[in-house]
Amino acid sequence: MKVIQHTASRTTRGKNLTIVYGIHDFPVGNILVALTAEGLCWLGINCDVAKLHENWKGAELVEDKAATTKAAREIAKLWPDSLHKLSIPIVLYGTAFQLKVWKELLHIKSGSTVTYEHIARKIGKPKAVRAVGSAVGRNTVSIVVPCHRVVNKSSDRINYGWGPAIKKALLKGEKVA
DNA sequence: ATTTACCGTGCTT
DNA sequence: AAGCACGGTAAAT
Repeated sequence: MKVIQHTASRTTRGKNLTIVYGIHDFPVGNILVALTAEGLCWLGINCDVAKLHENWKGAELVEDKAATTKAAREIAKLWPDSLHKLSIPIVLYGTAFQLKVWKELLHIKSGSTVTYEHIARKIGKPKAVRAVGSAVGRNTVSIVVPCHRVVNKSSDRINYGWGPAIKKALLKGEKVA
């Protein structure tokens, strides 16, 4: 899977960018798939356009379901085990820290989970656990960048941007207890 | 059981 | 420019 990276903050990303999007079926709910000219830049679960707009301020949003169908179908077909084979590049816009965290997520194998602490250590900032939590939560390409595979060390709490139920459903689909 | 300290980011003062 | 709340965690009260 090809990964294209851009350094940007949440407030600057989307400038001079045209994004086409469409909403499609997926096993755990609807997904909103959004593409730039470069590739897949956003994947939201049960997500509406307002949310997309919030995260891509300044971008021109164009609904075009036909344009996103191919991507959506491929994602549904490859999930849960083979998303790394995705033929469409994923496009990440984030701060240097966020990009590090998100790339680290891509190394987690389907069916396994890691803790926030583990990621923090991997990127060389063992004390930035909490910051890692923020970064994981701001991932723009859920499912493909597997933010749902990051769990609390003492799994008594489950947090997830798209709702705890979705996180559980995703992990269940990937055969995690 | 509660508090405290640490990290980076975006929102509110 | 400064303060604050987070998708965390361990250690000291």
